[in-house]
Amino acid sequence: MPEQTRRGRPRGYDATDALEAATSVFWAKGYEGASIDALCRAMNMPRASLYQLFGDKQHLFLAAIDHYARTRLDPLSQCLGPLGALEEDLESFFDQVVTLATQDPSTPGCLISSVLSDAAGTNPLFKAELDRRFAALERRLSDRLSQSAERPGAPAEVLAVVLASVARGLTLRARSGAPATELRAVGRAAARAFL
Amino acid sequence: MPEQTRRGRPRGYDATDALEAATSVFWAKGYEGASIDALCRAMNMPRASLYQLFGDKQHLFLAAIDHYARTRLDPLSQCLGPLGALEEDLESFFDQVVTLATQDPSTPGCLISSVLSDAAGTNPLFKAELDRRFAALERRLSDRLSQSAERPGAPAEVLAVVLASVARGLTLRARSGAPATELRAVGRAAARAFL
DNA sequence: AACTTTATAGACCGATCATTCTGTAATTTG
DNA sequence: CAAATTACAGAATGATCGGTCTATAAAGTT
Repeated sequence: MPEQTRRGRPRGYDATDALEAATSVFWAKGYEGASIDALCRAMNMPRASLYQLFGDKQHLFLAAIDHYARTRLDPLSQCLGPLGALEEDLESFFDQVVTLATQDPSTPGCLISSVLSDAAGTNPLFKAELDRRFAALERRLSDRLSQSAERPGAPAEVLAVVLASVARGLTLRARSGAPATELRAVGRAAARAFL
Repeated sequence: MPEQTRRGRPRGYDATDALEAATSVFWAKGYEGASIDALCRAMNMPRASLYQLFGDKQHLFLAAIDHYARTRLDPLSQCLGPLGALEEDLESFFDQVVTLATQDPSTPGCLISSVLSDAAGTNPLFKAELDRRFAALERRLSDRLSQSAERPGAPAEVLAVVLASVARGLTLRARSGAPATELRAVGRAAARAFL
């Protein structure tokens, strides 16, 4: 449907840009470190509209996590294809993980693995969300492993968690400032050593 | 030297217990989430003494990180021996990683991989500290790999980062609430898969 | 033009933040 | 005892926090 005619004063912000901006602020500053003021400024959105749209900071954060998953993780998941041999797909997957975690110096690492993981310490809602996001990637990896003829020693579900752990470890290392080229070599080595 | 005679009013707190308590608070609540009030209460230390001893919150956090490394990571590093075959040592290393990350439900995961990693987003001092701590583990793993007769495909320095990434990934998964038994199986699979 | 709807800017709220300061208690030294 | 030293409890500080509220502006509807 092509946008019903809207009454009232027109929005001064863009809803999609706003979520993208919020994602960046949380990604760079962490959940507690991102103040509502800073978020409003980056989102080009007045406080009242922010609360109207998202309810509170918690739910804005969850919306940002969802936006991040849709725009960053879904494409990454598609690298797993299957497009080529398992090893090739894993290499391109790790390669994209490194790209995601290093491409913007102001948002190093992974929003989920660093920021949500920290916030999960106190907030049960965030802890459950972290678990869901982690499980989703592992399910995807397990599926890909199962589709492959190659049969490593351990069950696919276990190996999937190994690979997911490597991916998350790479993003942590990126947050500490490790250069992309080094991390790419690590990703390649993991894909090869693993099979 | 056996403690010079001290003038002045005696301390009402214990210096070692205090750092241990601070570590727990940061570990559970994150850097921003840990208020000075909460820290003082847990450390059984008055504000004035805390500032006298550590200067400010930043440096208290760094002191807690150091305490954590000495009490948690050094013993973990010793699992790498060499005590047995490389695969056996790696298995016991991952096993201890999982134990560390799951043993206390109030402090899930790893202080460095979750809390320091989040805080590294804004604070350059913390980012450098994160890099140092990560590099130290990788150096230790690389040394252990070099001491082994087994020669995997990739260079020891690269493979060391793969293994360190797995370890960190395991602690992240623990923070999301994954049960220890599952993670132990993942650690065993990783030790076998990468050799 | 009058009414309804939506979004705006920005003041306001109480709570909490990290940090500093003040005055006092408890100890050793001389 | 007096002086020096160290640590204490807790008030005070100014800033900032997340969240709410009020008054107004800008649009469609009738």
